[in-house]
Amino acid sequence: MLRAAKRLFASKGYAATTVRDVLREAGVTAPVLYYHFGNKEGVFLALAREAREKIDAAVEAALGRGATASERIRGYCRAIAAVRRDDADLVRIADSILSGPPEAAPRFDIRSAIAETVRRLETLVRQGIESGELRPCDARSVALALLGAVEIAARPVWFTRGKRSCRDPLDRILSVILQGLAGSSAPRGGGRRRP
Amino acid sequence: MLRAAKRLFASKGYAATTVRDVLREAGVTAPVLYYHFGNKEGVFLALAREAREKIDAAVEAALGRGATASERIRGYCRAIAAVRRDDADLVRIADSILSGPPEAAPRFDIRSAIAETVRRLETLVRQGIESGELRPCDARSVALALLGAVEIAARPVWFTRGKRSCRDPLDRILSVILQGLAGSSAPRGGGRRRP
DNA sequence: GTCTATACAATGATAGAC
DNA sequence: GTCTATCATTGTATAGAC
Repeated sequence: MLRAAKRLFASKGYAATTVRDVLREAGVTAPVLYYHFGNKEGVFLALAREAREKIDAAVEAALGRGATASERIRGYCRAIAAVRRDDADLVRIADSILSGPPEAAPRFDIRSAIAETVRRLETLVRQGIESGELRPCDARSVALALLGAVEIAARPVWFTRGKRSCRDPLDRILSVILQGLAGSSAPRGGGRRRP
Repeated sequence: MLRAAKRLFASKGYAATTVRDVLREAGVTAPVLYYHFGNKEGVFLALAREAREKIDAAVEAALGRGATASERIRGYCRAIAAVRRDDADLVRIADSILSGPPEAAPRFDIRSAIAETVRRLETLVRQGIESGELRPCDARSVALALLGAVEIAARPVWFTRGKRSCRDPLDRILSVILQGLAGSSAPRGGGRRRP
């Protein structure tokens, strides 16, 4: 039942999805839904909670892996991107809360989850600076730039140019940002860095 | 009448906004709306078209100003950000088409407008590389990173930490990206560059 | 072009039996 | 816990007079 609601909310949005849609897709009757979730909003909130937990878990698991700061940052960003890819429906629902119209869906605090993500990215950057791997810079702005990279890479829209992408677009965007932050001793060529 | 619809679509989303809402907010009666726009979708499309034209115009006007490539890029990004700030409702509607659920709103091709923006950013970066101001790099990925910066900076969410932001968040994120791309002769300190 | 009045389908939600 | 049947409301859209 939740699976049906997830698919529908993701593809049509909360407001445009009717309770009847969910019922038909799930093959249950109205009282079942209302008994378990109270109302339409209850179904949505259950889903939003699930989304938040799933993302938190996936991202938590990706923390602290990788030798260098750059690799840890890359790994973290990849983890976020992977969640977006693997559970696109759930993420779409999360997005509709975050960037969608304020009243399009019931209120749910997903912003704090993202704020936490930014804070962690910031920490990773700061550690890179302290270890000398990255040059001194505004860690918070770097974190936001990285988040922007993930955000943009998550949209399949830009990458339908036909063509082959020899590398993952996210990786390439991250390279752009991270190369610019490399410490003074790092190579500065335009291509991919090979340690 | 369009103003009323704009505000409502922006705050509640397309699906959640009823024709009655629009009528009440605009102080007109139903036949007026149906006479001029055919139906609810017609109102939305009129609004979407207006958004696209407005953004195109504002962004076009910002092209080719500024002495250095970095400044031209900054100016361009600022222009996009300015549109987002000054006509937040319209942009929110555009966003709901772009990143929102596929069927949440009537289809309207706004992606080509953004693709055009990316292409222009790419060109600016490429020119910077050719003039030697920027070091060789993957221009398209840089353009996407810049777009991500604008995207992130447009969300007032992250910047409610109380505190004063001594500089515009967008500017700071752009600095992070652009400093990393500076040619070999550029200064590499962490703070703001002062030419 | 705009009004009053309304048709008529779809909506979220519930009552009461089992 | 789940069913059938249904309610009250709200939804989009229109007819026909002015």
